[in-house]
Amino acid sequence: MKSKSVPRISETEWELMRIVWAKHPVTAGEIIEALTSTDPTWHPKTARTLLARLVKKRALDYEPDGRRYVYQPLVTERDCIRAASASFLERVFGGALQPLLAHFVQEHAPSPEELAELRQLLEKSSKGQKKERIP
Amino acid sequence: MKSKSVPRISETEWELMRIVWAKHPVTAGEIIEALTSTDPTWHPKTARTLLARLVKKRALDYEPDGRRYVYQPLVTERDCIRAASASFLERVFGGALQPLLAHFVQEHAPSPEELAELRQLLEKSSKGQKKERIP
DNA sequence: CTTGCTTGCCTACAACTGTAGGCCTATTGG
DNA sequence: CCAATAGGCCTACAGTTGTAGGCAAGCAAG
Repeated sequence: MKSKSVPRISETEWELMRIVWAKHPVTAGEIIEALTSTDPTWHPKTARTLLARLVKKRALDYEPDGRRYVYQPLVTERDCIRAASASFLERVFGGALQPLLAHFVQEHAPSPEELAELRQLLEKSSKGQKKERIP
Repeated sequence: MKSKSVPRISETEWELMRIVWAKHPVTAGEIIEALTSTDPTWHPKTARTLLARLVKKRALDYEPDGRRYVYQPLVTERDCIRAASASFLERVFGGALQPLLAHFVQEHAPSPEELAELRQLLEKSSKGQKKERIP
């Protein structure tokens, strides 16, 4: 296992990280392209600043490819999701899983297909109770 | 309905809010007492500063009771949970409910009792699909 | 009454965030 | 070859957050 402690990723920085995780290796230009295409209010300068900050925090790394940088994540999406989720669970639901799940199920009523998937998930969870290993 | 827009509650502020929601009407002293009893590293001054900020943000209100203040929430826990959850879902899971639920179920394997409860929840969700009212 | 503790009020201050702007250089289209 | 451009580097600046400290006034104990 070994969930190394991930740097704190701010709200806006998550947007960049998700793009990098999805497309790395990826250049700043591509990241900016991805951002502005879904939300035209993104300013390229802002994105570059955030990229630099993520590098400084050691969430991203880059290597020059000619005159541009190619970015790579230094932390896994999984680890970051884990950290953010644990913090959220604790902060908002005082660490209680059940109310959290209840909230999300009630608030964003899943479609029948999703419900089916969820049932399967619960089944699996019932089984693997003791020995599940997530490498 | 009418989920009025709640002020942004920071990570640390959530700790105070949860106490106020649980015990209001409550004095600063009681809040501080609750905080320090579960986490002795809390400094009273810090807590008071945060209380003042929450008042300024209009998350809390107070009325003097003799020479001390009695605090009341101005926003409901429900509304704040809703806002925080929506933001979290969007930020960390890109708005996709399924992965979020999968993550929490896998990460914090629910007990058999909890699993049973969850199944019931899914049942209810299957039914009330169209006309659910949450008063 | 005087002193000290409790509670409030105002102030501080550095780090982190969101949001850019200016400058410099290497590339590339004319 | 020269100018426009893209991309990187450094700087800025206000608002939020975490974490307190100092001062003042009432209430309580001696």
